Amino acid sequence: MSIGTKVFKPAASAQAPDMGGLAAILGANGMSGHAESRAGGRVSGFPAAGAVFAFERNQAIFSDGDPVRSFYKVTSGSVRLCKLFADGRRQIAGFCFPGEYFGLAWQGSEYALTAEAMSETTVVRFPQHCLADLDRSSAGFRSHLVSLLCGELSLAQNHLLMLGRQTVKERVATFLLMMLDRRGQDRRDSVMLDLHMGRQDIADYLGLTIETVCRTISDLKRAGILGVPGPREILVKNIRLLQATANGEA
Amino acid sequence: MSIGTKVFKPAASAQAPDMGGLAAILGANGMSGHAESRAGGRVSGFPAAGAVFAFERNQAIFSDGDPVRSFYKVTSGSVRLCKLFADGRRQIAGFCFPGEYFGLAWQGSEYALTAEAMSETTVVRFPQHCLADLDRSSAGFRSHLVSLLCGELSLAQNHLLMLGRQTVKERVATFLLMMLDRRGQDRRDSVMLDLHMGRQDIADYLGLTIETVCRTISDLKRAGILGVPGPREILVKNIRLLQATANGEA
DNA sequence: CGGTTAATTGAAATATATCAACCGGTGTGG
DNA sequence: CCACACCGGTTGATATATTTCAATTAACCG
Repeated sequence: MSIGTKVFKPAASAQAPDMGGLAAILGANGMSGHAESRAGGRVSGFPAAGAVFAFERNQAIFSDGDPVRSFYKVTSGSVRLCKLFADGRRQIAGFCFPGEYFGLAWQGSEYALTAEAMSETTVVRFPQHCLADLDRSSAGFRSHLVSLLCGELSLAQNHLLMLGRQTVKERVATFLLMMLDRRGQDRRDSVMLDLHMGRQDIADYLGLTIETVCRTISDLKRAGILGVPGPREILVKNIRLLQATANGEA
Repeated sequence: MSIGTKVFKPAASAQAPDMGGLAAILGANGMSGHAESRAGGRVSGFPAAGAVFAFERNQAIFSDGDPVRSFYKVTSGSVRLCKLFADGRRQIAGFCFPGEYFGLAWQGSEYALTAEAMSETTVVRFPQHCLADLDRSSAGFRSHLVSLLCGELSLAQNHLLMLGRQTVKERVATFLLMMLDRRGQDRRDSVMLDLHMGRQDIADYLGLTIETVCRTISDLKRAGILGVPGPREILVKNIRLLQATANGEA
């Protein structure tokens, strides 16, 4: 159903430490990520250093069941957070793009999700104790973290509704609009959207097959709603119709 | 696709205040509920009083979009947390049973989910400021809350996997096992499971139709895995096979 | 410019939804 | 106490959406 992830060695190359990246951990913009997950924006600064690591496309950053020792920030590239079945079935719970954090799965001692690079990706890794320290010391920190988690949860609930009750057209249109918003792009016509991911990733996020995603995008293209200049790019030609499609008015 | 919820007036009858119910808010057992949501177990006590309210079957306790003013504890009956489309489609994100809390959607100012009684239900309502107060004063409180939210999130992610990538049989079997665990019931044969909900609620949790749920339960019955003594009861006759079914080994 | 990978399209198979009838308990009124 | 109506659950037949399998085309890379 889905492509087995090639598991490369985490032969990531350590680089110069990244100072102050954590300053932004409390984005609290409620827009992004996943619990186990991402967080954009910036908030109360705090001192921290992390090592830079590089990952190749499809390389695992951490896996479901690994002990939690660190959390991460994407500096370039993109990351998917997913669950895998032994037989290869895969469900993507969310994506992380540059500036976003992931791996905040600290409640337990093990990650509950797998994080994989979707393209050549660099991340900054922070030791878990940074979070714990901050949690103890900063007054506003934890409440930011809480609202962040609430935001994640809300996103997950919308994703549930999508997988459980939306049609294929609604899902694909909703996905595209979501990606537009994520980039902070205007909801105008003729906006170019870089997906930064292949069809399989879209399919695994939407709970569909790659062929169904293709066909649906082609349908939208034929309807004049989209253009597809390249495999990972979408030109939004009629956002009004795209929104109508997302709302089942098509 | 799903039954429109009859919206009764919240003509709930206020009763004697419930003291100390909040003592248990930090169950932190990580087993239950939904962010917007439930929390069982018990932890650091703290003083709080709430009024008791009663709701009839299918009556809304709060709705998606309502301003957040309170959170709740189920004292009897059961509650579903769901998202609704204008056309009647419904996705249930989770259930709450006696002892569990819900409505902890405090990050925003509006509920992101609708809470409805699934049967005659009584709840204790606490003003939102109780949470805020606790959050400020209690050292361990917020961290409990955080781990609770992480647990909710993890549950939601498993639910995503279920809706996106599991077959119907896997979903139904997984659901039944989940309900067993929820009751703290042993995973033994010949355990009687009270569902406390109708087929439509199961269907809306699993992203299926009521007929498909029926047929699948009948299949499991025919396979000797279950007995169905009453519409809302399941007799688990062969838990081993039920687990195998949940894991796709059938 | 070949060779490899990803994307697209087509045709057939299949799972699930839809539509419709039937069943069984429960409660009410005669 | 029985008859009937009501509601939820079950089953059957058919329609349909989506997957699966297979082939083709397009993009990417050395």
